[in-house]
Amino acid sequence: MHPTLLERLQQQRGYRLTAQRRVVAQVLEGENLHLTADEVLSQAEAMLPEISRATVYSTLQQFVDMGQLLELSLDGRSRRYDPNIDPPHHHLICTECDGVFDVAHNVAAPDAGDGLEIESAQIIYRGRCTDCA
Amino acid sequence: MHPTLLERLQQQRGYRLTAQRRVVAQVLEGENLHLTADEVLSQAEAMLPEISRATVYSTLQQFVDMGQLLELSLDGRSRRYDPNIDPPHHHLICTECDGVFDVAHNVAAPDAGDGLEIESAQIIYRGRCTDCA
DNA sequence: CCGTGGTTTGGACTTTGTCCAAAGTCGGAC
DNA sequence: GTCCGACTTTGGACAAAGTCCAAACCACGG
Ligand SMILES: [Mn+2]
Ligand SMILES: [Mn+2]
Ligand SMILES: [Zn+2]
Ligand SMILES: [Zn+2]
Repeated sequence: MHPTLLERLQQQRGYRLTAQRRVVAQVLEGENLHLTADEVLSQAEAMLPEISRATVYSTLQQFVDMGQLLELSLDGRSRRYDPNIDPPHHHLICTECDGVFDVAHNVAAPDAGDGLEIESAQIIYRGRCTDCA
Repeated sequence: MHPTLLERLQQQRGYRLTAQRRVVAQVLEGENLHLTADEVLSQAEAMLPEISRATVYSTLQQFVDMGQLLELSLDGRSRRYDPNIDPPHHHLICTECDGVFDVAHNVAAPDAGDGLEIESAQIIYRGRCTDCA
């Protein structure tokens, strides 16, 4: 099994793993999970009532900057956070239930034309999930 | 040449093409254009000073619902609007200048596994544009 | 010309995210 | 063990982006 987000954070050096950070990491643990910042906040509050919104936002941003958390902009409303960075995968937004679902990475090699340098590619599929189809 | 957004709107039936709607369509005219709602608003105000923000937002949404305008959620901040629905194409966000650029559609056929029904796929590339590379 | 229904308007409101100064906490130096 | 400095958290103010709504406006058919 791949190491969890919390395990990956524990390996980071020069980084205090505070109660707040642990709680945020715990909330994010799981398969096929794509929570918004406010969803993370309310679940974190259940475990650590005095945690503040600013901390949740800044902690999420730190995890993203450390490369341990993916930030998804799927709908122009709120960003979603995905702890499963490996293996890389894409996402389907169900047009019926609005859910977000992982889709296996089919290695759609970016076309390297035109002199532009592509670093990464993210695919957003729209359609119906297995439950709604 | 492909018909412009305004031309496509004129072919819609049962739909009043008011001054406000014409101005919004005009602002959106052009190649490689990916404006935010507020950018559309300020350019529209230059042509029709009394136009309101609510109208711009609702007009954009109508164009999107009619299938005549693409709505892009590229960065989790503001949505961008793309009048060039044909031919389909994808987008590159330049990590250096933050610009949005069209990328030719390389027909990355969605993998049809798993019983989910894919209607469309949008690819967001990150990298450096031709100017910055 | 009137009535009716679609359209627009301004402003209030909500959601999502950012910023900051003050307070708190941790770990190493002594 | 205590102190210090750096890192972290907090609450609240602020900002950006978008939504909602009642009232006013306008266009068109009858
Ligand atoms: Mn995922
Ligand atoms: Mn485009
Ligand atoms: Zn579904
Ligand atoms: Zn660039």
